[in-house]
Amino acid sequence: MRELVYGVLDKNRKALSLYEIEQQFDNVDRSTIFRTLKTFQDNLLIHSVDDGSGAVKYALCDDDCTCSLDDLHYHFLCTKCGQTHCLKNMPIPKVDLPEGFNFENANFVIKGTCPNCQG
Amino acid sequence: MRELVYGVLDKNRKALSLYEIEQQFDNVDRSTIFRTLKTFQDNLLIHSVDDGSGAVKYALCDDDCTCSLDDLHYHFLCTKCGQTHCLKNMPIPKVDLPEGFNFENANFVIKGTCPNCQG
DNA sequence: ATAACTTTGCAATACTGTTGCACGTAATTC
DNA sequence: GAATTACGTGCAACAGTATTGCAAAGTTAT
Repeated sequence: MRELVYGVLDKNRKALSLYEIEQQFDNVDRSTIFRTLKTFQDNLLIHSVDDGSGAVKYALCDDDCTCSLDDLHYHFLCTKCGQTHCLKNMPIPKVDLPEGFNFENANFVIKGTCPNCQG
Repeated sequence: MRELVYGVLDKNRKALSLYEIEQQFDNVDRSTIFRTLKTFQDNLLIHSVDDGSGAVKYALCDDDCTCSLDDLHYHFLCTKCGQTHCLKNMPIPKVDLPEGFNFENANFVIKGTCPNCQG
């Protein structure tokens, strides 16, 4: 099961929701996939993004991903097709927080239309 | 009711969830507050933030807030106390998206510890 | 083969958000 | 002033996602 779920994430190359992953199987229970994803997260294989679509989405980490600390790249949610893309080659800039605030993690989501949905 | 809800938001000076607002009243129904907040949003009095905590939070807009288009300031979610602060004096930087991506909106949430929870 | 452990599926539950409906109050019309 | 309309509220129900308890099925070790 883990191999299958990993395969789906690897094949799609974008962030998928629990429901979307479930759709790619015929007879696998939500909870099974949920626990599989949780295992992956615990072992830092994937990171999760809350893109504000109402469902958390999951995507594979790169080898050098530091998402245990933070998931420091932008994500892009297309408002037309609902797909979430990882903009991995766009590191987020350093943020100068006001005095007293301590940076741990960040979740930067940009919304708009993706290349597939232009025109 | 609207005055009361507005008062709560004004008094707290941070983003509150529907549930948190409900807690500040004795016998007011969730749906009433929900609809009040919706009215506020329609009239651009408040903006909403999804900080990934599982609950959308609401905060008053400034007079010059352009949150009809986007809510372009950082938000800070404290991982200890769970409070969400608006970092209104920190506008988000312009982002150079890859070819084909079209910017409409952004939601930048930083997580960490807030001044109240240091040490 | 038996025991211990893991994985899976089903069902139920939690939590947030949302809507339908009925009641009551306030404003408007005649 | 009575009838009508509009509006706000509370209750209850429902939707969607996330999560957990439990038992059956499968796997591994002894």
